[in-house]
Amino acid sequence: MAAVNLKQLAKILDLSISTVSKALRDSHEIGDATKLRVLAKAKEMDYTPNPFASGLRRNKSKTIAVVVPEVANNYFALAINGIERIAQENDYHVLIYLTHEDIEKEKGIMKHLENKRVDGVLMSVTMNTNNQTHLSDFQQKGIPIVFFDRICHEIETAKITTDDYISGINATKHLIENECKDIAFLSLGDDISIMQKRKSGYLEELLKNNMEAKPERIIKCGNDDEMNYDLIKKLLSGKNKPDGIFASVEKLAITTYQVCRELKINIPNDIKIICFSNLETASLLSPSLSTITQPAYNIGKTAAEVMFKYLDKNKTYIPNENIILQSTLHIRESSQHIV
Amino acid sequence: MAAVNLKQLAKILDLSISTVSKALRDSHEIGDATKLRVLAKAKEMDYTPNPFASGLRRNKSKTIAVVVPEVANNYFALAINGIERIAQENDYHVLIYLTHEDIEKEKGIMKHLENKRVDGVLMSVTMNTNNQTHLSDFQQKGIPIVFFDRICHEIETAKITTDDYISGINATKHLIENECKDIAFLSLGDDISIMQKRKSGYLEELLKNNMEAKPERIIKCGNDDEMNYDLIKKLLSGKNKPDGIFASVEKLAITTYQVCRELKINIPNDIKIICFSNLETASLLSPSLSTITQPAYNIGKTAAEVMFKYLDKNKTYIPNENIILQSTLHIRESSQHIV
DNA sequence: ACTATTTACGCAAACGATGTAGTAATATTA
DNA sequence: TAATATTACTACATCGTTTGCGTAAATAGT
Repeated sequence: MAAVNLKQLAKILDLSISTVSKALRDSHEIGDATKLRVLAKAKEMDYTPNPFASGLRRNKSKTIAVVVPEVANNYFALAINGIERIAQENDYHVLIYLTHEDIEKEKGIMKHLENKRVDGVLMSVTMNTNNQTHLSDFQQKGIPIVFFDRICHEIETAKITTDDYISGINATKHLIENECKDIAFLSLGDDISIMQKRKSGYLEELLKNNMEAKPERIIKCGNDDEMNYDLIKKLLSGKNKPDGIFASVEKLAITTYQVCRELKINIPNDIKIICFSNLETASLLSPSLSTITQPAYNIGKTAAEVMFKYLDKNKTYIPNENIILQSTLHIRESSQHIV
Repeated sequence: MAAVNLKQLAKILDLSISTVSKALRDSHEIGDATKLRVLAKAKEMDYTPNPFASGLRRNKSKTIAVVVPEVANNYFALAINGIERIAQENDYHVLIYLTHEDIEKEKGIMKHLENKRVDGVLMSVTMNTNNQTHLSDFQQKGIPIVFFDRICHEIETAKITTDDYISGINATKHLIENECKDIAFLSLGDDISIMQKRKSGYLEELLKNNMEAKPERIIKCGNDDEMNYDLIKKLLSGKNKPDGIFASVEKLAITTYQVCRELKINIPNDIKIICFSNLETASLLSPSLSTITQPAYNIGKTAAEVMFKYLDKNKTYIPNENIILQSTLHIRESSQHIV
């Protein structure tokens, strides 16, 4: 029942506490015979060091935090998967915090983490994180942050992203090649970096094709699904509607599908859609959904690997580094022109 | 940079460490004036107690662990969502561990958690957990477990599930009402309780309708998607194939869709499908997918609430209790007979 | 044989917060 | 007024590990 500790182990082995401790940590100060004896007894008694005591003493928690907007989201779920895998390999524990796109919650969480509960933080900021003082303050406490996907440029550290600008170009180009003359961009807020980049790619490609970039075609969606539904419904109602939709995130594409269903708009005949998505059922939708798929698992994995690279060296300062992984374009029915 | 601690606070306030500590915890031993002074200074200096020190002293971690097979799964993602919500409300932290349906990994994780790193564990066991000694051993250490969905009957504690047996009956009944004469049941392993229950409902309803329960119609799928694909493909190839599929978990329905697409089997004309699922895009699939939807968020929320009910009382022993939430049947195209 | 070094261990002081047991000073009661 | 209770604080041991330092014995070097 009661967990066995060093003192009890030491008494049974008739050794000092420090000898036992050192033996378990394979210190050169301890003789081989003693080490073996200690190890055997420790295993027999099922000894496992108290994480609070050693955490206190060594100022190490063997824990990282993952701070993300949500988990019921294929992208973040896969990223967490990758992170957890690397953490387990490094014998680390993973704390999870959800911001639900609420910047106040994000601030509160960071405040909570300032007390050395974790050795590092992997995060994707909320769609509303346009101010980063809570993040730079956090860094000042000596705890490293690594960003993935929803990064914060102003903070100096490693950032793992995908080629959002290029993907924005490619997606737009693809829609244009499929006869779209009037493409709308569905943005999730417009504060964060990935949105800017995806939008830049979209605008750049429009320009390149001598197509007008109309402000009313850039729809700033938010975290409220019903409001998004209304916004998209408004966009697709009436005569003057776009013939192409580039959704910056999965859920906006799903909402668009729902709106189209209600308004009896045919995809892809009346309107073509492409979006950033990790939806596993993209190919089973009606019609199958064209996606830019991010290597979510690898992004999480990479973020964790970079973090551990520094943690292993006991470096709490991570210099600027941009790691860019490539997304892949999956063309399906929703965006293809039928001849 | 360096986190401020009680000692520094005490020195600045010209008080003893214990006075400061007690003032912060609002002890009656401390005068109101002093309390206010301490609180103000603590806030000013951004003091936050070291979690390792207090964890060590009080033998409380303010942390719970969630152990689940996977996170890239709508059901578990939603459940985690509910858990995290309640944890945040209770000022608790949430550690996450993924077993990937590997019982050895599950055992390893429980071993890791035995050292009081967490105050409690919320878990859904792997599909292969047919032996529970690692779980009862864990309980012996004095850390409470609460199960949700994939429960372990043999362990005495609280268990949150849905009405799987009834749902199994309802799903089967629905298929029968839609003219299915030969229904297959796709199981995920056959060790765990929910599979037994869902299968029992299926078998019971067949019996009630004087339909033969053929062993070859119960397909024991596993964790390997390719193998599942082959199993289902085999089931649906050739003349003697079923005209109804009851998939016990979402991913098996998705695989079935994929197989049907390859084999050019029409859903629902040639075969009807219903499954347990929290897929948000169920209604957008081609054809839309009939589901039994579990209240995943509430299951997680309830599991966490039950856990905190006991943690608040400092009870590490949780007596047997079965909380059963209701799933809802969503009939869509995939299971409906077209007249 | 006598010093110098290495080996193998023990002692004790941290780490930071908590809580019990004190102790003055003041307030209350008989 | 003396005994008692209350108030408002402090000292100190404790939680379980880790680690710098000390030291006796064994080994090596001259």
